[in-house]
Amino acid sequence: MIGPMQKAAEAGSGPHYLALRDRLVEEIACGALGAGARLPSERRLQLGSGAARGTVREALFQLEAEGLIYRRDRSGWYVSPPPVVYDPTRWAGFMTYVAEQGRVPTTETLHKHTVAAAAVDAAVFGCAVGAPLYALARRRAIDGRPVLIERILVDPAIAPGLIDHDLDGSLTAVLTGRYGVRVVRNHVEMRPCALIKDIAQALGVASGTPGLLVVRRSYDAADRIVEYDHEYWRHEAIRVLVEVRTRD
Amino acid sequence: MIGPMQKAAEAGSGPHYLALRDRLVEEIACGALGAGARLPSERRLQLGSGAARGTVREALFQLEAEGLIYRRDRSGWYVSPPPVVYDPTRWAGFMTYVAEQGRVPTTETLHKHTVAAAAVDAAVFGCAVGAPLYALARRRAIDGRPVLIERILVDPAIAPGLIDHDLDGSLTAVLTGRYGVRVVRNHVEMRPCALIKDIAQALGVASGTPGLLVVRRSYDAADRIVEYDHEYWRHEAIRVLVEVRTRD
DNA sequence: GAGTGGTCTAGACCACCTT
DNA sequence: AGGTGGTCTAGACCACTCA
Repeated sequence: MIGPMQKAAEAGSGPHYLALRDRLVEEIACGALGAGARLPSERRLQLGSGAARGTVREALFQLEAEGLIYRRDRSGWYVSPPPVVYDPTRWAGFMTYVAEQGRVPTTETLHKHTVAAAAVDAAVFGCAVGAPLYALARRRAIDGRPVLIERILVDPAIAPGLIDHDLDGSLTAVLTGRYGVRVVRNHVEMRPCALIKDIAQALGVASGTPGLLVVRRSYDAADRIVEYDHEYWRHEAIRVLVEVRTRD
Repeated sequence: MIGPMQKAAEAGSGPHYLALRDRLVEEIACGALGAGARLPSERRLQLGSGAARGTVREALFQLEAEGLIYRRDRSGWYVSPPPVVYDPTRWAGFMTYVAEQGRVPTTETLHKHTVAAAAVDAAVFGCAVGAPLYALARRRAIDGRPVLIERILVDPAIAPGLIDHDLDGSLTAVLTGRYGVRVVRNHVEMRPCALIKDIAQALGVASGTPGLLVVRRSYDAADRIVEYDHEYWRHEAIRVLVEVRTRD
């Protein structure tokens, strides 16, 4: 056939990009491409499939959405390592539960300073707009791969001088050990999202990469908010698990 | 300029598709495009932006990933209604918590029959491979819009004759009311995914649409599994919320 | 039947990573 | 410097929805 090809659903096998997807899934499943392995370049995948580059990329986006592969910006596509399991009902910090699963967690403080409470934050903290809050941004990695960016707000009244400490480890440990803070209630909210601009850049991923946003609010016995935390995860790096006994 | 354009980051404002995204976000935020409203067609959006259709689609995919818009296959793009809040720690069925939030839930049974337990399912149920299980597939909608497909497996020993009942309402109610089943423990797992083939088709969305998979296992006092449930949600239709008291 | 999104081609230049 | 992904153009045909 001459000119632009017809495409779509020939031989009843569905779109080309799904066929390529299936081929790659199989190669991942059978171990030809192990966890962490780098995929052939997009242009090389074209050769093997006769497809246009856009079509190849569609297959890759599909696999990315499914969490099977991820990309490092302008570097290449890689097979995703297994996800870590996160249980919001357990009050264990990142460093703890990641290590428990045989992985190596690291934390890096991107910046920490005092900010003026925005309207939204003031509502959460029950303070005046413009009141001082500690703001902390951290990047956390598993086995050396950055998996989340978090932005934490803390009321200085609860932990004066907090940001003068080393916060590259467990914030929970510092709050408990140095300030005697006891968290009795957690409010956790999750939703799929897209990682855009700053977040994507900090994680070294392309803007628009699928993610999972976890918002956590921790309260002490006096019902004061201890920690207001936004975690932006690479969506394929985490699996949320909740175990509950029914009250009745 | 002649021939293929240069694109990317002119005027320091980032890619074209993000500029278009921002424009649409604003129109949604300011109310020019209300919840449920239909967006202009892709070809019409081209005119207003001078972009190629592929670029317009990139902007739309971005908004879809962020949950702001959704599509009806081959019909058009629409502004997403607000999500419902789902709390896995509460043992309330879909029909209940959706109604509580002022929305109209509906359920439709796609098929129900007896199947032979696959290896994976047998492991969960602690039964032999090939043992009979009730399999149930339902489509659930909010305000008339299908938001999830669920596949439920139930052990016939726990609820003999279950699939002869009308299951277009609350399965929980039937299990409790007719069979005296009491669920004391829930195991819930969630992860972002892509909705593919059958699921996508049943929801009337394009294959590859972002989704959220919720897997729930309910156990009774004897620790027998009562219900093994896979829910495939449109990702923008749900927000997960967990409220926990810390044990210490 | 007109219009919509879904899929696909075949090029191009760019910013950035890697070596 | 060479290669990778990121962005973009300008077409095309198809399957489907909707009026």
